[in-house]
Amino acid sequence: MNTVPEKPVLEGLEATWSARWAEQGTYAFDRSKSREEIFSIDTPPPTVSGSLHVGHVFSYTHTDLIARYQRMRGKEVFYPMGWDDNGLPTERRVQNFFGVRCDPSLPYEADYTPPDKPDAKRQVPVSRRNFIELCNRLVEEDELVFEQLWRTLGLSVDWNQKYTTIGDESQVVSQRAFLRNVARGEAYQQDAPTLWDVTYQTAVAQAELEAREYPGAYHRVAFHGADGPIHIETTRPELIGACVALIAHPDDERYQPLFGTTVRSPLFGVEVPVVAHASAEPDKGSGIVMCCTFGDLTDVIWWRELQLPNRTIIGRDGRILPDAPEWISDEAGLGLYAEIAGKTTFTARELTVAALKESGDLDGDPKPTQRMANFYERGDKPLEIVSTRQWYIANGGRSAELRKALVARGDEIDWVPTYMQSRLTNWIEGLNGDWLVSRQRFFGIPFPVWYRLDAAGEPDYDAPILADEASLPVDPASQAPPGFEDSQRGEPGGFMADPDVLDTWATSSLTPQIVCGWERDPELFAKTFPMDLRPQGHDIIRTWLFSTVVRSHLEHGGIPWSHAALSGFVVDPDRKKMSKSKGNVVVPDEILSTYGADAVRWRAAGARPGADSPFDEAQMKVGRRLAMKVLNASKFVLAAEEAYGLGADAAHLDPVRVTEALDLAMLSRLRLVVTEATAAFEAYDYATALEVTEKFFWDFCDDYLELVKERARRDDAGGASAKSAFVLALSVQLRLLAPFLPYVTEEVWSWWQEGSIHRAPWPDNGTDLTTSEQDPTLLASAASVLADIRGAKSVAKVSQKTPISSLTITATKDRLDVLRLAIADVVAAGRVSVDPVYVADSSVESFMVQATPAAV
RNA sequence: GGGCGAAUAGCUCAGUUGGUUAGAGCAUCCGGUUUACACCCGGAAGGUCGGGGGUUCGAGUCCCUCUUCGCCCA
Repeated sequence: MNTVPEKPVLEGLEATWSARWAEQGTYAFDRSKSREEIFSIDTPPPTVSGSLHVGHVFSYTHTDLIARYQRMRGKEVFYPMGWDDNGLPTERRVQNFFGVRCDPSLPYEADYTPPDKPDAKRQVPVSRRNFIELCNRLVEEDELVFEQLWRTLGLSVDWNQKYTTIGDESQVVSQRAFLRNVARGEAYQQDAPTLWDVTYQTAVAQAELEAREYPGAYHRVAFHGADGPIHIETTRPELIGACVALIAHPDDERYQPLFGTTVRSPLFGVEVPVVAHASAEPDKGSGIVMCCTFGDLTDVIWWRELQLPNRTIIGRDGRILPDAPEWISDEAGLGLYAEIAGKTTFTARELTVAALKESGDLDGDPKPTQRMANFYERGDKPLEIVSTRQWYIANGGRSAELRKALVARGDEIDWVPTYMQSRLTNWIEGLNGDWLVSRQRFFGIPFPVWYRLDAAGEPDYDAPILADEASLPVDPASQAPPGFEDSQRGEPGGFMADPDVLDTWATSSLTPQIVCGWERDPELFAKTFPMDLRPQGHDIIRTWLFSTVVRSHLEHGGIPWSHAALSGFVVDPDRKKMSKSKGNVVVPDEILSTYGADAVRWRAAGARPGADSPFDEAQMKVGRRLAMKVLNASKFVLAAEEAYGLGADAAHLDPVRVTEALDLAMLSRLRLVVTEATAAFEAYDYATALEVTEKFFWDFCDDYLELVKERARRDDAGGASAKSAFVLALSVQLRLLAPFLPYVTEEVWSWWQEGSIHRAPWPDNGTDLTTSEQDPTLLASAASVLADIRGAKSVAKVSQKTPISSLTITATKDRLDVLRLAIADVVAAGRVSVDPVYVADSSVESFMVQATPAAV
């Protein structure tokens, strides 16, 4: 006990204490506690294939602040950490890192070693299983780096509760939840127009869309009617061969005579009907448009609502299909089709435009335009729409009733900040299709599904063979379905695996079920689910938050967590979101080693929930200064016997010894701080909790300690009062600061207390501060008079040591009466060598002080 | 075009239910080195609270409108 270092430093605290916490299991979850005693957190699993930037550091700190507060409040905190290693980001990283690509047609090589000198441009094809092994290898390395960073930052997660989104448990949960969705009719497969990324060759869900400006040109093209040409305007003339109708607004008088008739398409000579639909815009272009299968999402709506035929000419590789479709019979049309077959849409467009010019069907020159096109958020070519068979999960996109139910679930959740709820409501109400969950990728969780092959070797999609829940996790690509031998794979009369993997969100949406042990550990599940808190970024409300609500609603008929806390972004000084592609990312390692984890956490805590916060390195210094101040002030308060007669003597913690008015007033004010900080934390407002605590702490150091310094040296009742007030106040303040500055507070705690401060109880006025009440403004009054005395010396440009030879204090009588209770401390701290003169004046605000420094 | 949010000191932000002279930190300038701390302390300067209109005895705060910025969605 009482081992206060001579010169305390911040360096090395992270290494020392994070190791100690791991060793002692400081944050280990005790599952013997009851549901009421447990606070469970649904941590976002960061994408390990990316890199962490300060934005992550900030938002994970926000969660940790709440976790530490709840723990000190006596809750047993269930705080797992996951890694999102599943999905396309990992595939891309593996391709670049090892210089390989997945070719599912290749056989597995047992002792495969990737190229020595990876060349991302010339990727070596490897089997699917080899590819997945490489994925697993790389994510393991990445995950260690991430864990180290989180440990340094001081996240109080229980590292025994670790999960990965590609791990077995995640596979079991994802597959089981999917099978149950199928059983209840919530998951189904459908052959339907699907948004398709031609680069990645995969289907893309609505939530993954990103609308971007894309250059194009309007082409004014003539269709041939009985009474002359009908001009339409299109940005995609290469789709003329896929045209199924011309569409105009029902009230458009120009085209009303044509409704019900047919016109002939240019170049291909296909007869297409002219039909009316209310969503055609009369004042856009010529007011009549061609509907193709499929140029954009509007085409899909028209195709569906007007029951038009499907005339697809674009394949999944984004190229024109090789064989001429049966609806083209015109000789010249077949000739042109032969020319564009197999070409990219870009080339096909050029060829088509040339042909239109030649035939005279192009009116004028194409007019350049910027149009909004849908992109896969990770892709760089506009999405095509192709007809494919995909799995879907109901999410309300096709059911107003389900939408209503999901919006109502949003109401059951407490949102921090509250206005974020409208983002969820908005998203749900704007849904226009169910959730597409199949992806044509490799590193993901496979569908636990096979299909029978008929005598001709054709799959029977209508009667999928589903895996038994007991057999999960299952990899249909390497395991045969029940009742089949693996030799029957791909054989007529045999079976084939569903080749797809589940959307990464189809796993992430189940993080509560994964961590809480759904069906695996019913006791744990009962104690942790529904969870207490989902912390996450506001940018993924439509994806992660929404899909988690969907799964929980479908599976459990309830909400997945009672609170959702949304963190803002850290933006660069120009208020732009940090992103790798913009090159404005700030890497956390350097910041952490330069300023220390406590300083970085302090800065993170200053960003209020939901609010974006610009990154400013200068702010870190302030946090570091606070951490340093905690060390020094604590050292002073706990100083060695010989210096101040203080020590870590437990007797000093006895509130009865506090008798002096100023000490009582300081503690009274501290009681207000405890009340405010606690209320703020209860409302998840860590920023306010820090603000009030920090403000008090600086006043405590700069005013209170300065005022009492002299008296504390004395060996009488006044000295004892000060010493006891010191340690009482320090104990409470360290605990108030512990969530923010876990390292420095733990360090100081270890000088004079047993056990970890992070398992110490949150301050409570009823048990920690039982001293009698004193007007809490006394501290501020005494401080303000002292400040005026110092100011007088500062103005006179004399040393603060200079005695004051004349002091007159003017204030209302009431204020003077209060001030007099602590005047001895003021006089001592201000080096006043005379008795102060008091002037009662009811018209004076606050205090008017006239102080004259003695002539030097 | 729709939804949500933001606009207060050079910068980052507080500012409860309208109520004296709008606050803090950083940066700047001036002064101080008293044995916890120079990774320190004190002081000063710095604002027509985005513009306009309205309600009110009184508006940074409430209402209307406009402008600019951010995020999400069309």
